[in-house]
This record gives sequence, C-alpha cells and structure tokens, in this order.
Amino acid sequence: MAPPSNPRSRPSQPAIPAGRASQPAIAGARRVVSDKREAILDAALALFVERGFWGTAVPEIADRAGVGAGTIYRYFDSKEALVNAIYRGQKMRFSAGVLDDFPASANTREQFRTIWMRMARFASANVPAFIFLELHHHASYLDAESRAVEQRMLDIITAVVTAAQARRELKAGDPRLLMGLVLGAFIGVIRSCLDVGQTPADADWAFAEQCIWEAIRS
Amino acid sequence: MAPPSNPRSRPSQPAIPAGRASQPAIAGARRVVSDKREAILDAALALFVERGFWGTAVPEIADRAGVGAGTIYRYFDSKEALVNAIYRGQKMRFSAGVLDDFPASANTREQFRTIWMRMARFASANVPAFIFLELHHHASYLDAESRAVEQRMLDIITAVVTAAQARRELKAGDPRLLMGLVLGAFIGVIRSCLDVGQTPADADWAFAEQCIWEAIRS
Amino acid sequence: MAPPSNPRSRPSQPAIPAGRASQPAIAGARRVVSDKREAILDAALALFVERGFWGTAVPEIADRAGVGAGTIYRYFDSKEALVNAIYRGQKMRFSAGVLDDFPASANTREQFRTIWMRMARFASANVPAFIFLELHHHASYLDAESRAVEQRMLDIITAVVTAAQARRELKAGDPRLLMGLVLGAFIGVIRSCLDVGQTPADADWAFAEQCIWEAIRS
Amino acid sequence: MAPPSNPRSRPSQPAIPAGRASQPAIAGARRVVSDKREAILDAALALFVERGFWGTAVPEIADRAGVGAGTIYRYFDSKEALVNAIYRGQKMRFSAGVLDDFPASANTREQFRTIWMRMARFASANVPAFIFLELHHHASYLDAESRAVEQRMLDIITAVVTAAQARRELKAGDPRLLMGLVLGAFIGVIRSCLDVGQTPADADWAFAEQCIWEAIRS
DNA sequence: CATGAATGAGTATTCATTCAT
DNA sequence: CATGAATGAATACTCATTCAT
Repeated sequence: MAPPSNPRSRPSQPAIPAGRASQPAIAGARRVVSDKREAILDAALALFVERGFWGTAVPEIADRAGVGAGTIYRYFDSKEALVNAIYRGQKMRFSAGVLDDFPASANTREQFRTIWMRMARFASANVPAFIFLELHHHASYLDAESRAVEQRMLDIITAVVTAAQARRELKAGDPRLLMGLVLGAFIGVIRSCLDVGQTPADADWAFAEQCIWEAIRS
Repeated sequence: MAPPSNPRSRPSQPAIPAGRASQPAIAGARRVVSDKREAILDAALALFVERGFWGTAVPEIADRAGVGAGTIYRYFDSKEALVNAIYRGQKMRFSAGVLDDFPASANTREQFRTIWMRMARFASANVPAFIFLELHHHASYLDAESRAVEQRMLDIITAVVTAAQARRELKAGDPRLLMGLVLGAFIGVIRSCLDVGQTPADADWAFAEQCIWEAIRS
Repeated sequence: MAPPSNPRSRPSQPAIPAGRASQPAIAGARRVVSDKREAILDAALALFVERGFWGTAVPEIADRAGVGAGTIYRYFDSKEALVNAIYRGQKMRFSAGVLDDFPASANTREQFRTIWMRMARFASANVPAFIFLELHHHASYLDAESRAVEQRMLDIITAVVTAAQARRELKAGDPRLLMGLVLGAFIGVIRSCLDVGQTPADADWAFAEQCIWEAIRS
Repeated sequence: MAPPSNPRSRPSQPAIPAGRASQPAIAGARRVVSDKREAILDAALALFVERGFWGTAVPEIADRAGVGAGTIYRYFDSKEALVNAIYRGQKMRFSAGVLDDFPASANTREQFRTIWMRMARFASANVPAFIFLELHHHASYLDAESRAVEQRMLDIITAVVTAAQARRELKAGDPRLLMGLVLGAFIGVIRSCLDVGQTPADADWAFAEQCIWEAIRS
C-alpha cells in the first residue's frame, strides 16, 4: 500500500533507561529517528483514547507529535498499521508486566494475587494504555497479528489455570470461562471507578482481588 | 430545512412478546409504516455491532434495511439520533427484562440469581443487542436522555445492593465497585464464549452465577 | 420530464373579481382547482422572495399553500416551471398596469409621468411581486418565454421613447440606454427605501420622477 | 476538525496595479501558493455570476480553477467564506478605485463626474466583478464584515452628498434617495448594454453622466 | 529523510420528483 | 384528483494518503 515501512522493529519500548540520555554523536543521530516514532505512537495513543480511532485525524496525530503529516507514513504504512502497532506494543508491555518472572512454583492463591496485583499496577500506572487496550479490544481494524499477541498471553494463562485446576485449587470447569470471568471483573472494577473520574485505590484492588479469589477457588 | 419531523408512531417498542410475531391480516396492513422504521433499527443495530458507529455508512444501513438512503431521515433526524434511538430502545428492553416484577421481598441469594439469570436470558436471546449496549456504553454520541435511561437502571440496582449490604448478606464496601465487578464478570463470561463463536450454555450461566455469588456474599 | 402538465392556461390572474364568490354547484367545483393553483403561486412567490429560489424547498411551498407536495406537480411540470409561471404572470400584471390605456396622444412630459407613477403604484401595492421580478431578473432558470414577456413590454416602451425623441422632447441617443437609465433609477429609489425597511412615499416618487424627467428631457 | 486554517497570505489584494503583472523569476516562485487561491477566487467569481451562489457546486469551482475539490477548503473555511472573500475583495477594489485620492476640494460637478467615470472605468474593466457585486448585494450569505465594507463606502459618499447639498449644488432631499437614484441609473445603463451583449462605450458613459447630473443638480 | 500542500474518494444529509394509495 | 411516503442523485465538506520539494 505504501512506501518505506517500519524502519525499526523495536515495538515501542517505553521506559527508556533514563540516566544515559547523554551520549555523543552517532547514538544521538540514531535516536532522532526513534524519537519521532515514539512521539507518533504516544500522540496517537492519547488521541485514540480521547476521541477514538475514527474520530482522530492523522494530521492531528502529526500535530500533537510535532512532526509533519507525511512523516507518519515513513514509520507506518497506514492509520490502521499505526493503531495495530500501538495495540501490539501495549499488549506486549501489559503481558510482560504481568507474566515476566511469573512465580511458577508458588501456590495458586499466591499466583492469582500476583497476576491480579500486577494487572492492577499496570492499569493504574498506564491508565490511557489500559483504556486503549480495552476500547480497541476486537475492533474491526485490528489485524491477525494483533489478535495473535492477545492470544499468546491467553495461552500462557490458560496453562497456569489448567495446572491449578489439576491441583484442585481452582474450581473445575472451562478455563476460558473462569478467565473471562476474572478479566471481566477486573475491567468492571476499573470502569466503575473511571465512570466517576477516579482510579481504583490499592485497597479497592485488594478488596476486589479477595472477592474474585472467592469466586474461583475450589 | 428540517425534515417533516419524525412520525415516531412507536419509539422502538420495548419488550416485544417474543414468540407470537405471527398475527393476522389487518394488523399487517397497519404495520407497513412502522416496518420501515423497524427495518432501519434492525439493520443499524447489526452494522453498528459489526463495524462500529463511525465505521458504518448511512447508505449501508439503508441498503441492509432495504430502503432508500433518504428514507432514514424521515424516521430519524440524524445518524446520531438513530444510534440513540437504538440505545434507548434496547436499554429499556434490557432494563424491563431484568427488573420487571423484581422479587423485592426475596432473600439476597434469590435476588442475585434472578438478576443474573434474567440478564443471561436477555443476553443469550439478544446477543447483538447486548453487544451493542456494551460497545456503545459511554460513547460520545450518546445524548443526555440515553444516559438517563442507563442511570435509571443503575439507581434501582444500587438501591437493591445497598439494602442487601444493610442486611449483611453482601460484602460491605462501595456498591459501585461491587456492581462493576459483577457486571464486568458477566460481560467477561459472554466475551469468553463469543471469542470462540459460541453463546454461553445455561450450565455456564449457572456456574458463573455461583462463582460470582461467592465473590460478593458476605 | 413529468406527467399531467399544466391543466389551466390562465397564467395566475390575481385580482379575483371579488363579490361573486358565492355561486352554486358547478362553478364551485371548477373553482376548487383554480384555488389550489392560486394558492401555490401565492405561497411560492412569498417564499421565493423570503428565501430565494434555491433556498425554498417544494414541500415548503406545498405546506404554505395548504396542499400536498405532489399536488404542485399536477399544476406545474417542475419547480422551474413554477417560478417561470410566477415570473410571467407578475410581469404581465406589471406590464398591463403600466401600459393599459396608455395616453398615446398626450405630450411626452405627461406620458413619462404616467408611466413612472403607474410603475410606482404597482411597486407600492405589490412590493413582494416587484421584488420578485427584480430578484429573478435574468436568473438562469428563467426560460425563453419568460424573457419574451419581458421583451414585449420593452418593445412597446421603446416605440414610445423613439417617437418622443423624434418630436425632440427627449434627449437623442440610444433609446435602450435612456430606458435602462430610467428603469435603473426607479429600482434604485425602491432599493434605497427597502434597505431601511420602508416603502417610498408618494412625495418620494414625485420627487424622483421630477429628477429623472430632468435627466432625459431634451 | 477545522482545517489548518486559512494561510491567507494576501486577502485578495485590492487594486492590483494593472499593466505590470509581468515580474521576473523569484517572485514567480513565491507566487505558486497564492496562485491557487487566486485561481479559486477567479473561478468562483465567474461561476457565481453565471449561475448564482446556490446554483454553483463547489466541485464545479474546483474544476474551473484547475484544483482538487478539497483544496478549496485549505484556503476557505466554507463556500460562504469563499463568497464573502470575493465580495469583500471586489468591494474594496471598487471602493478604492472610486474613492482613492478623491478630489475633496473640487466643485460638485467635478466630484460627480469623477465618481461616475471612475465607477464606469471599474465596471467596464471588471464586468464580472461588478455584476457579482450587484447580484450579491444584500444576499443572505454575506456576513457582518462584508456588510461593513459596503457600509463604509456608503458612509463616505453620503458625507460628500450632504456637503454638496449644504452648498446648494445638489437638489435638497434625502441623500439616500438621491444616491439610490444615481447608483440605480448607473446599473441600469450597464444592464441595458449587457442585455445586448455589449459594454457601454465611453461616449455612453459620458452621455449618461450628463443626464444624471441634470437629474440631481439643484 | 522530512515535510505539508494537494488530492479525490468517501461521508452525512437534503430535496425535487414520483407513484401507490 | 390529491396525497405524502419514499426515493436516490446531488450537495458541501472531510481526511487518509501521496509526492514534489
């Protein structure tokens, strides 16, 4: 559809290891490119959350990112490619935040608490990103690869759940149902707070975690 | 400049007694006018679910409804008026389906089961309508009246929850949080099934109901 | 382009000979038709003056005339045919009002005063009609016949002017120029009053008449 | 939502010193942008005269100007903004052409001749522009600023007329009436020529000037 | 590489006209 | 004859995308 295509494979990687921003010549030149890509992703994420995918014009994204409209098309093939890049990037951050160093050998109670509180940490620290992931969940412009990223996380958790069920520490039944129930409840908690303009407090998260644990424990 | 104004003979008719759509002769003749309105509402609901509000073009709705594009504007002032009419109509059907003849004097366990299973019945029988209500929850094009319809249902349920908490039959805590958790779990259950192309079976609903009851009971 | 086509040749004839509106049976039936035609012409004239040709919707005309939208097409082939019928009708009324019983044998001073004051009488008594004729002068939707009606009046006056020039009672020169100057001045006088929401008083008309006479007399 | 706003480098540039449009090299390069704006204004002026404001479709203007339809909206916020820009621009050119270096100390005969012949010069050299100003005089889509431009010119001339009346060099009476009469006659002269496809010759203008002077002198 | 002016296909909406009743 | 619901072509305007600079 369009020319250059994504010049950097790095999928958005937020937390730039601060503290070594001061580096000379060549590194600086290399950064310029990435900074633009980063700026575009950030601007687009914010605008997609504020106004939705269809409500956001590409030139607006360019303005907010401080680049020319044409520049966006040097980094992304299309507006859809852009939204998919954001989706994949954030979903992978979310996935990493929840599953990295997963306490595979802990008991189920501990594992559940870990997952829940990590999700809570991510959602609280990245409200726009989390809203974005929710809003765009199953949107018609998400492509197969984006759905695959989603699926990968699901597969991992499914394995965890199945193992826990095998240990009789979770209710028996379709793992999909159980996971849907848990993720749905999690989103419901956030929504109930955002609807009144707040973010759930730590106590809220802990309370909800206890509730849902009681829902799923055997 | 404005069209001859909405004939609006029936504003979407909540809670059609499903199962006896077959009625004879004369009633059919009287229907002709309303049938177009109904066809537009149905077509729009389906397309809004498939592609979203902004992703659906008005002529597409007209095509699917089997009417001319201009005809839509004889029944609805604008695309936004149309989506609001659908939202209000379905929300009221949903609300009626859940809250009519509510067993106010039953115990909390019974009340919860009633609400949950009624929601399940509506969602299963009206999958597109339920998805529509979820997708368009808090969309920017919903007007004040549509939000009011939503709020009315919320208020009623809040009262039920608060009363149950007062009786110590539900966990203490912000009713909003509890309700968000329950509704979120409910949606999560549906999503987990739709994602694999199915609708939750009665057994699934009953299982999930038991889970969530354990989450919220004191 | 369209079906029935104008069922009555009578081109708008306003001043219905009042005083014999009370007539029995058959005449009454015949009147009904004409009344609708009349009502349509009146409503259209008023709306075209208020909002212009393009700014007026056919159903609006029907509403104001108290008939169905389709009815207009029983009397006029199209919106353009309607505006042309009005134009021709009013132009002929104007022409008749100015030229009927023209004092062919009077001196030029008297003839000029006659023409001017008759034009003034028509314009004052039929402000909307006069504005209509001015607004639609040379509009792109006027057809050849409408222009011919205009031309006929011009030809008659040209003859009068030429005769007066032959008698050396008017300045020599192209009669067209002289007539354009006079008619233009007449319209300018009306405009200058309408711009401030008034109609020229008799004294204004007389004053202007004297001015223009001095402009054209030899 | 709104376009990046009008670059508006020159708001139609009144009174281009005709006769030296030929300037070299670099200036040409700088022109490129404005040339599109100019082309749009020219095309729109011509079409508005031919078919009227409502009778002219925006894509037609784009075609005639040799630009894309969307391009018009880079230079003008809307079709109405476009017609207002033309009106203001031409009215200011007209005003400047008539009133710049006005011989304030000359006698009334000389002042009148100056105004009349300057108007004639403008109208002859810019027939479409003059017709445009006439046709769109008091049109509903003209905004307050456009009307203000018109009013400014009127005020100046009113002062001149009042002063001349005070010197007893013009007939006494409402200045508005006198001015309407003169401007009307001027337009009438042009119309009488355009109706037969010509432009008034210098001799015609001089003849008419003498006529109207006799109409208004005391 | 970066830009942003230019584009034209696509959008929601209007309205002259038709035709079944 | 009269109607007005229905139509679809036409309108003004937007915006993702391109490409000359």
